[in-house]
Amino acid sequence: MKNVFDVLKERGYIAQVTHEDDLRERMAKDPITFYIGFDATAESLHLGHYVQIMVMMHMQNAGHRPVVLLGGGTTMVGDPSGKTDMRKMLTPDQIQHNAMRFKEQFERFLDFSPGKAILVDNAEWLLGLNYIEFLRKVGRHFSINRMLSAECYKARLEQGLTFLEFNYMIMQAYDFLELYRRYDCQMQMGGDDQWSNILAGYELIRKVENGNSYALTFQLLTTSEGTKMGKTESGALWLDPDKTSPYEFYQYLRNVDDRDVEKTLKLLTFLPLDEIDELCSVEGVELNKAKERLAYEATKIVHGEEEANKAQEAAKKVFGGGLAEDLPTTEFKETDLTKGKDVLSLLTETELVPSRSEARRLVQQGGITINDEKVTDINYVIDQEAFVEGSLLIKKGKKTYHRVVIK
RNA sequence: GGAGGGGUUCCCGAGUGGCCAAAGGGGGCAGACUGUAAAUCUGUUGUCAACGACUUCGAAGGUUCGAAUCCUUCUCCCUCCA
Repeated sequence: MKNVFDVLKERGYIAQVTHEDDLRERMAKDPITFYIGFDATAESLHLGHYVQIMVMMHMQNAGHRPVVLLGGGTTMVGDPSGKTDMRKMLTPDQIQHNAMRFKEQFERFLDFSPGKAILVDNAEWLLGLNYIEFLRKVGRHFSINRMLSAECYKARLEQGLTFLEFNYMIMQAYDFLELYRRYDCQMQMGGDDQWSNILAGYELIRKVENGNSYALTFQLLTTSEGTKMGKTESGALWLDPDKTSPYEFYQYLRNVDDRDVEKTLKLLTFLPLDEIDELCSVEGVELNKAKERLAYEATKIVHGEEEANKAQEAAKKVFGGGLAEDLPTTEFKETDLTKGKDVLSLLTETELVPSRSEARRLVQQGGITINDEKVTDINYVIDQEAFVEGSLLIKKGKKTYHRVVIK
């Protein structure tokens, strides 16, 4: 079997590693316990987390043991890396709630049966720390001078960094130490923006336990434009189907930039490299096949085969000119329509647009099509007759479809 | 604690009494082109009962016919000093 380290490398996951050759050998020899931390800053995991989950799946499949560390404690502090401002402080309740949701999501991707993977929350050891004791035992190993030179604090030294956030690195380092002690966890992985935080833990383990460990970071999932991939109008591309529907998820990946297809296929799917090569060896229109495959495979991993099939069929029908079954749908009561309904209300009530002004602009600019007819009159009124077999199809722009049915 | 500088719309950033719902850029949305891509061009980007009205320039008060702009207090951030 191929060394999973090589797999990760070939697929382009790896950004930085502490001692590459050493780690590579170590991974070939015995199962290793490793961890990735996830701060519970939102209700759901998103596309960026998905890359990390992919790595954990690769690792687990190769027999290694992932530790998913929920940041119930670290989220109380807030990671300043890559932020220009301090984040809003979340309440302990919110954090707990988010952590629970994360937990549910992880269970879909990893096998948490005994010995296979572990899920812990660092609130367990961080919340009860005694300040003075902690400073004496752990704090003395950190050099402020050193910390200030860390990349993750650079931006914040211009904009302002609170002592609260400054401690984040120490918390994360302590996590690694704790997991090293508890579970013999010898490696920490994370996004490349976490490099300095991870190294802090690596050094702490060496200083306190005289122990050896490894650090490995992943390429951040960026678009060819250099921005973070996974941003949508409504925020992030969530893995929770209630926040981002499987169809939206599918569509997002279906529409990636040509230049990002290959990279994304490697990172977000399990397709073998030779197959990816083949899919991407074409140019122009042909590349659409690769995009379809990308969207399908990733949706399948995240939402399951059934949802992936549905999303794919819906997309094919819609873009093939037909009608799809599985579109976002709003139900109206018959009585809602007795007096008819103007377009603007229709658009806001289906939540296709956030305000009537926005709706007005859209209509005036020719961005709205109802049942294949472009609507440009803002006073246009729909009544029951507009419904074909109790159903109405609204198209916003080129790609957004919404169905309205009478209940 | 002292001195100075700053907080403008989704973001960056102009604006220092009326011509300001606020330049410019980015981003977003829509149109043309296209391959559900990119690039390019065009329009648009606070809200509403819409040639008008209402709300917005850190917060609250005040001056004024009129305030993003002036005054007072508060608050947050930055720089230097302690």
